[in-house]
Amino acid sequence: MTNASVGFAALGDPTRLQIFERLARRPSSVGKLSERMAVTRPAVSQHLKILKGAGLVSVNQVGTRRIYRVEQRGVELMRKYLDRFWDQALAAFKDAAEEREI
Amino acid sequence: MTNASVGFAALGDPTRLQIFERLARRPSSVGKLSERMAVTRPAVSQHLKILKGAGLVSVNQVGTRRIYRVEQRGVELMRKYLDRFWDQALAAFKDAAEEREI
DNA sequence: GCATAAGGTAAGTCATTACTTACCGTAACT
DNA sequence: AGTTACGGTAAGTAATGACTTACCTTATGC
Repeated sequence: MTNASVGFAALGDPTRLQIFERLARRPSSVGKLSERMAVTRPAVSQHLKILKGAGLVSVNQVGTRRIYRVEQRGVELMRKYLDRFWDQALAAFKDAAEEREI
Repeated sequence: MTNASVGFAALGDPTRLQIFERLARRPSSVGKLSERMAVTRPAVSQHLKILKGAGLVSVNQVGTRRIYRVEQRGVELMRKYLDRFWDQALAAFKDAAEEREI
């Protein structure tokens, strides 16, 4: 993930999150993915491009098919990013009594 | 968080993520927040509304000022949600040899 | 009461983006 | 070589969203 907000934006779209959830269950080809989806195959392809750009999925080609799968590293980075928020918020909460510079 | 993608969408905007990062460092009023920001105060106010709708921040009023702070519970829910992805992706990876229904 | 400070909301605008259809490239199979 | 399967990309459109200025409400100060 270049920028953290890229990852969040990628999962921020409902259609894209749905794709991501299905890939988390099992890796899949583009065609198989778009079968049970409300949008067309090209739309799925465009969403996959964005997820890939965010480092959240990866592809490997087998024959004419591209098998997409969840990229563990991307998920881990987002988790770590939220952990930072968690820690900072806890620290800020401990200083709450001060409330200076508000 | 009603829907998971709402949380991701909330942090998906760079301006909103910047606001969230500053609130993680310390709770702040709207006016103080918008001082060092590139956008106007009403824009910040609108972003805060979205962050609040996503359950990521909360407000308490003191005088005429509204003090916004990070809502720990929201961050925790997003972490938990990513954990689920993590587990599922691991499980799916273990089944990788099968590759059926692709 | 009147003035000031703080911030939410309305309305409008411009940019982004999610989607469609049409098209093109590539890999396997006969 | 021709055909079929698979999927990425281009181009255009309609909807969404981030931003602005203007306005209104509420709370504290005199």
